[in-house]
Amino acid sequence: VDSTRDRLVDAAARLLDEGGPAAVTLRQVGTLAGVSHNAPYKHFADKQDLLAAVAARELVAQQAAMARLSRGRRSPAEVVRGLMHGYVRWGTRHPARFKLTFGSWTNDSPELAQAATAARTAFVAAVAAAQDDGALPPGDPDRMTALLPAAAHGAVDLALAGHLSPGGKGRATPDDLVDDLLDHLISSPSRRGARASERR
Amino acid sequence: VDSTRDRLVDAAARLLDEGGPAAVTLRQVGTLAGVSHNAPYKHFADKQDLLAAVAARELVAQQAAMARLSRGRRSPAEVVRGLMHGYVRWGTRHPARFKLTFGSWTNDSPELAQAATAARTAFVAAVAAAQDDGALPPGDPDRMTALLPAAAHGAVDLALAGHLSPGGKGRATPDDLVDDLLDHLISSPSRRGARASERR
DNA sequence: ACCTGAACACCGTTCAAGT
DNA sequence: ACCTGAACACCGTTCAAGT
Repeated sequence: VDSTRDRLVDAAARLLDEGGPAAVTLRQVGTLAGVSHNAPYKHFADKQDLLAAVAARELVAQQAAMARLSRGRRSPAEVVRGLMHGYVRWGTRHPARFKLTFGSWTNDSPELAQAATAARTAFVAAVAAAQDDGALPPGDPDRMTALLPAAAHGAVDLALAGHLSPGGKGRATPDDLVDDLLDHLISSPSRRGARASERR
Repeated sequence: VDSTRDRLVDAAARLLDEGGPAAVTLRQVGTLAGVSHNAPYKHFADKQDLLAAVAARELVAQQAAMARLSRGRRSPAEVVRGLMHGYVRWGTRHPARFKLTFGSWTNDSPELAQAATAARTAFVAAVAAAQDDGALPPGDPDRMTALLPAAAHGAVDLALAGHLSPGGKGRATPDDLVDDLLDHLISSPSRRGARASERR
């Protein structure tokens, strides 16, 4: 219905992908959307408000991808591992969107908060199922659901900054670290070794 | 010897702490350092070059703190835990410096690379010692030395962005996640429970 | 070698005005 | 209700010039 607004968000996302946050100038956004350089102010209070809309859209898309991935997998442990690798893949492929979406928002739009909660719910459910299955150690699922994404997030963020394996010798990728962590957490010895075949 | 350069870095660090990267304007930096608004260009090629100097200084200070902490502790496991909590404490208290230091550098100054390698060396040694001690599971120490900081980094970064415990219910702090991870990794049952007394 | 004042291009944001 | 052109304050960067 609000086509102009969508085109503005599209343009902002494209500029973000191409040149990072600094490249998202309202003048370029306006030009790409076919309006003047200050038309965005009729749809968004701020430049930050526009970026928050981009983040919210990305978060909704990611939640949909997670829900899609949660179906069609076999064991809960495979679902959790797939979600982790999906997060890594998304962050690695779209660094600018990744940093924006999970960076600090001074903006507290309800649209954003709702998308974040929805995306989180799918992950909590997968973790709880894996715990019930005995594939993950027991304990507060909220705690485990904080630890696992934190590790994946940190691995991606450090890798993007070039801080993961400095000498270029170890060459530990974020995917490697995710597998290492899950291997350490998955207690059942019979589960080990099935790692490679589960990856995508 | 180069007093003006030091004063410029000081000013940039102060502005960074107070208002984030956007508040670090060369005009303000110059004014705080007592020079004109374009004097920084005689000491740094770029604004990014100035920020890289701030990051390098922070990295050197953090490495010194790590070395200090590595002495005076008893067991290798306690050293590793202390280093992890030190990282969390530093990132939580100085968010802007944390994001700058471990963010992406387009700048590849040797000063920065050297500081990063030195800071990393202390951590690798502590992890290897803990593995020899049986307090951490065996394996490539470079791999473990990538996983542990990645988890700590991700926990801090998500917490700073408000993404760790959304409902405000779970209230998992980065320190909690670090303890959870180490508790899961430390295999020896006799080690569990000594956690609280080791913290700081 | 280090610093300065003036200037340029650019950006976020505002405002009066148009339809 | 949505859009535009002009304008303001600000910033990174450059340059000619000073000591």
